[in-house]
Amino acid sequence: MSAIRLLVLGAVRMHGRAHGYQVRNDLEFWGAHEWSNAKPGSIYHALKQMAKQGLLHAHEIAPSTAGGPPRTEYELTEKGTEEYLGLVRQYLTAYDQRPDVLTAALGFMVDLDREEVLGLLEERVRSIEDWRKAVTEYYTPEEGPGQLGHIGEIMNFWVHSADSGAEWTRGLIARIRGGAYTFSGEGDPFVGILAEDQENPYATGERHPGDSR
Amino acid sequence: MSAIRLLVLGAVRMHGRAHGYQVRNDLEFWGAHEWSNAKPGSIYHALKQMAKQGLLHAHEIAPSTAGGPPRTEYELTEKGTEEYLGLVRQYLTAYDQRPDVLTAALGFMVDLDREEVLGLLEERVRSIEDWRKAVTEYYTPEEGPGQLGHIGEIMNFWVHSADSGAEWTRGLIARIRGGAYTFSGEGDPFVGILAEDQENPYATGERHPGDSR
DNA sequence: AGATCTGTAGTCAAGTTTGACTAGCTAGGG
DNA sequence: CCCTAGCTAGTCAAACTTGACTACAGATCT
Repeated sequence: MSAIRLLVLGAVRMHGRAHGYQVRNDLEFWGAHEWSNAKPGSIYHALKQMAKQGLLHAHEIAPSTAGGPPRTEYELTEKGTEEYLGLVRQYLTAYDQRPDVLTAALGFMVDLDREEVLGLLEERVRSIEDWRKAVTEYYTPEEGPGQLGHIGEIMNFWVHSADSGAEWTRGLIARIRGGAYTFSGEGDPFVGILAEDQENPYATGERHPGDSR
Repeated sequence: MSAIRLLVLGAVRMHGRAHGYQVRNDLEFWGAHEWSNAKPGSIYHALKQMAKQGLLHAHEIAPSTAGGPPRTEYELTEKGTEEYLGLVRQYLTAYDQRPDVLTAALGFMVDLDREEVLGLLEERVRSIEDWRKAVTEYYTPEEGPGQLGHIGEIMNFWVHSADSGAEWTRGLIARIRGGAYTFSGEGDPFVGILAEDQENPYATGERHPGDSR
């Protein structure tokens, strides 16, 4: 799976109610277009699909306040909220080797509570270790290693990635255990969406409107 | 882009001429179903698509020697060979953050020559450093860091991944510079495909025929 | 001898992703 | 007053991916 569904659910949920263009702007604000497949087509598709599956409720809205075609506002259903939390849990835990998946989950981890997150991350470390073991076993022929030639570099690369990922996860666990950040039920949450008329303070000068320029 | 086209081109090229099922078996032998999207549908799709685009030449072949529907054998065209080498170069160089892409390129790097590979990998290190810089700049607000809350962990994760990837690449450069492996024009190449009637020595006990069980 | 299992080879519908394109409105220049 | 650039909001076709399914032949079981 990709990160897009979680990103979209998370963005809509922060607003309570949002239309596609708002979601698109949040994801850009988060830099998600740089590290995930957050492109207009994918975003609008995810919204429609999840509405069809009952994760989002779609409100048809009049011609829009400022230009453009009529827009639709979405809102999480109860099922959508469950799905959202489930995805956060799953993406924190599973070693997916696609970094966008973990990244999205990191952004939303504070919607769970501290102890649960710690548990999930420890589980993550275990699945990374399992993966590492599977890789070394698969690429170690009975005739002993060294028969592999440059193919051994593939194993080397995966092992290195796994070790690096595990190490990073352990660091995160330590920071969270040390009291960093504000998790669910611990007071004022961190807010990471753009208000109705706020400018993206991280504007890069890249523009998307009109696209092809 | 995904790694599938390169994997398929590489497999066909090693055989000289191959049908879909052979490619499918090679990719399984390589473990590619574990770290990339090498599934039957994707493989057959890639073959057909690349045939349509003139990268592969399709020979229609009689009802097959042992069971199953009539099969088609493919062979790289000149354009296909160019594309193949181009993809190897591109995937060695670009920091794509999708590990399957680099993995595929590692498997085929020995089709280039040593000096070229060293150049490409050095370029790779540079692009990782560029990415790292872009990430830190994007996630550092003017009000100073610390305003980021748990979002800072996203930056932390990306920076850690970039550093780890760069370090690994430097290690590879050193090994190659030190004379490891046999590159293009240096004598007997390493062979990594299954002969017509050879069993997969890495058999995992997982089976795919008949699929759904 | 018939039934079932296994292996070979591949198809197909449904869902996703991509990149380019559309269309309404407004602000500002000439 | 018209024109165009830019913003808001989204659509669409083509390509790609996924997971389940099909069809045939030989081997094995009963």
